[in-house]
Amino acid sequence: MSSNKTIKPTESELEILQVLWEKGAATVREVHDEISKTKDIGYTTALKLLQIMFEKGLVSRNDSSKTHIYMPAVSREKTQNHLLGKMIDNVFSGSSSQLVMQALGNHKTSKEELDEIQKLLDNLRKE
Amino acid sequence: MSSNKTIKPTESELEILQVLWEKGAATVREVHDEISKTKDIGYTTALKLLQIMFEKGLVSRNDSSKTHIYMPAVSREKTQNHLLGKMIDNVFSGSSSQLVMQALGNHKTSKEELDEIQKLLDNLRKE
DNA sequence: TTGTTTTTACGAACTGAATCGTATATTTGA
DNA sequence: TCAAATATACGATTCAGTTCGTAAAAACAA
Repeated sequence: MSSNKTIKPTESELEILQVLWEKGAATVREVHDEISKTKDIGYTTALKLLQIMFEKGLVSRNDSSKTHIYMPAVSREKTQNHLLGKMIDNVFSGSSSQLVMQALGNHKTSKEELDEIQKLLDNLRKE
Repeated sequence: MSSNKTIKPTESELEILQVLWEKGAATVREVHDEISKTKDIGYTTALKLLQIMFEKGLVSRNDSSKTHIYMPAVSREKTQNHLLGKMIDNVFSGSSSQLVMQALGNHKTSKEELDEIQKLLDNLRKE
C-alpha cells in the first residue's frame, strides 16, 4: 500500500536524517560539517552515505545545480514510530507501557515535559 | 567502574536474550526450539550465536555436563535501559518525553497500563 | 555392543555497513 | 584565463553479523 515496508535506517543514516530533519534540506558539505561537530568523518564518507540513502529512498535530492541538495524522504515521525515499534517488540516483549515506564523512570524529564505527558495521558483516558 | 561499557546485543542476540530472560536458563536446543516458533533458523546457527555471545560476555554457561546450559549475563533491565538511552539519543534527539509521547500516542495501551503509568507519573511529580 | 542421535567446535561463505582514496568534472577568484 | 578549491562518482577495503556445513565427541537406545 502506502510506501514504507522498509524504513530501517542504520545508525549513521539516522545521524544524517537528524540533520536533514532539522535543517529541512542541506548539501553534503552542510551535513558533513554538522556531523563533524561530534564525530570524525571524512567528507566523501558523508557523500557516499547520502548517495546510498538516495538509492534506498531515504532521502531525495535536487541536482538541478551542480551542488546537490538533499532532503529527507521519510518523515521524522514515521521513522520514530517504526523504530519504536521494533524496539517494543524486540526489547520489551511487545509491552509499550513497559517501555514508557523505563523511559520515565531512568531518564531525566523536566516538570514541563511531565506536564505534557500528563495532558496526553488525560486525553487517552477519556476515550 | 561496574562492568558494562558494551551492552550492545544485535537483533539476533536480543532474540536469544529474550528467551534466556524468560526461562532463566536454557540449552541450545531449548533456545533453538523457542526461536524456531517464529523464525526459520538452523540449530548450529543458534549454537554459534550462543557461543559468540558467550565470548562477548552476554551470556554465561554451565558446561559441567556435556549439554551446556546458558544463562543471561546481562540483566534485562540494564539492557533495556541502555538501548532506550541510545534510541533517545539517536532517534529522539535526546528527548525522553518525546519518546514517551510517541509511544503512548501510537501504540495500544490498556487502561490498566495507563493507570500504572499515571501512578509513576504522580510519584515523579512529587519530587 | 554398536549404530543412531545429539552435541559441540570450528571454519567458510555471504551480506551489508562504513570508510576512504582516487579520478574526474565543475566552479571560483586572483 | 587558469590554477586552486570544491563537488560528484565509484571502486576497494575492512569489519561485524549471520548462516550453515562438516567433523568429531558424547550420549543413547535397541
